[in-house]
Amino acid sequence: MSPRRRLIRDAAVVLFDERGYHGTRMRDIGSHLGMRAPSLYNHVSSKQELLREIMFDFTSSMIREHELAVASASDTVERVRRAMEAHVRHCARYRPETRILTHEVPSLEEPSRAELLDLRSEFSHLWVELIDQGVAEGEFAVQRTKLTAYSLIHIGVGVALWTRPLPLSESELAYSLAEMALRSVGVQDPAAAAGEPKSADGASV
Amino acid sequence: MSPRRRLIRDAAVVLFDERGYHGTRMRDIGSHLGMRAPSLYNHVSSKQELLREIMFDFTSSMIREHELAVASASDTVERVRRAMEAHVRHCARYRPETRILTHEVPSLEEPSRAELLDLRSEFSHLWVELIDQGVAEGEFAVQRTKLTAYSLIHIGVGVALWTRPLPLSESELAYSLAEMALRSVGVQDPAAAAGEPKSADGASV
DNA sequence: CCTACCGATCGGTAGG
DNA sequence: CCTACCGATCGGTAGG
Repeated sequence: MSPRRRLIRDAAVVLFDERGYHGTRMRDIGSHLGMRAPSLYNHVSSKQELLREIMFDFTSSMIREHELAVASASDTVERVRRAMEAHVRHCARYRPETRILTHEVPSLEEPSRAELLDLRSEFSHLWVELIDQGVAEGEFAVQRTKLTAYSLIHIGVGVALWTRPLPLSESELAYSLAEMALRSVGVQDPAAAAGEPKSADGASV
Repeated sequence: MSPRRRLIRDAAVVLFDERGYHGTRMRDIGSHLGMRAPSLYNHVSSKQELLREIMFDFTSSMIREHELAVASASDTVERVRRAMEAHVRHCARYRPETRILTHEVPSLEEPSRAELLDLRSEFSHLWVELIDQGVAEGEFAVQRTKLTAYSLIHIGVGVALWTRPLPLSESELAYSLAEMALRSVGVQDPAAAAGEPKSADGASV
């Protein structure tokens, strides 16, 4: 992606978030960069394309980060902790993108909308599998895994939706909410369990 | 409100949810009722007014239901349980309105948008107070009450945001998520605690 | 509640 | 990257 194109996209992210997709005119994006609207078309093919790119890139990286987090641990409790931390960090760091993804799905035209929803449900599915595994292993006391997984996801998205961001760092949000997530699936003392391997071999130190 | 007006509003709720505010034309609302767009203006003054009314009415009733739920119990654990049940029921029952409230804030024009956000933060504030009280009483093990309150609210909103509703009744959602909420604030066995008064007088039966 | 229609907005193109 | 401009859409009004 050319540097120019990158700047246009960044301006679109800010403006789509602040004014909504339909409330943002190509003129606004242009004037943010000291250009006229028609000049933008040397770099992007349409306003829809900008929205599409922003939403797909964000959702893809969300999945990628989730997979990295899960792969970084073998214990399921620890996997959930890290997945939740990664999710919260991602939503906090990419606050405008998270808000666009939440607010502007109706503005995305078909067939892209259906494709995006498919991609998003891939992400949900990964979460459901993770919770299912913890239940199968007897680590979690959860009756409805799907309901639980979706709720955890929304806790993460929530951090980007408050009108004013809380005065907490990305890390504080991540640690607090991962702990909350573990408690909500029935892990009794998530703080104490942090980092402890729980193999049959208790004499690991 | 005249019956006609009520029908127009109901059609707007469905269409704003399905196609988004800007994706819905006055023509669409009209044809949903077998009328032409200009005839709608005998009943409503503008498309914005419809959106405004839908969003304010929904938020107001959310606050009202919360206050009723809290007033229905004196024990804080029980209050949180009932408040969460009420919130989840409300979001599940008024699914399209919940989705509109979540997606279309950018479509609401000033000064209404600022007023709506104020009303919505009144609701959040009630939740924060409730959690604060539980912490003060030593019932909840929560470090950041604001973060926790906001997260519980988003769990409730979440039930309306899944692409396809889960095959669970309003009551099943309410009971499961209220239990999840209590666990997440550190109540150890929320199911067992249900309905049990916890006065100093243990011989209540 | 209708038909006819206005006025403004705005994404995008032409042509340089 | 610009100016000039088109074409379509659509909320809302006039007048009956």
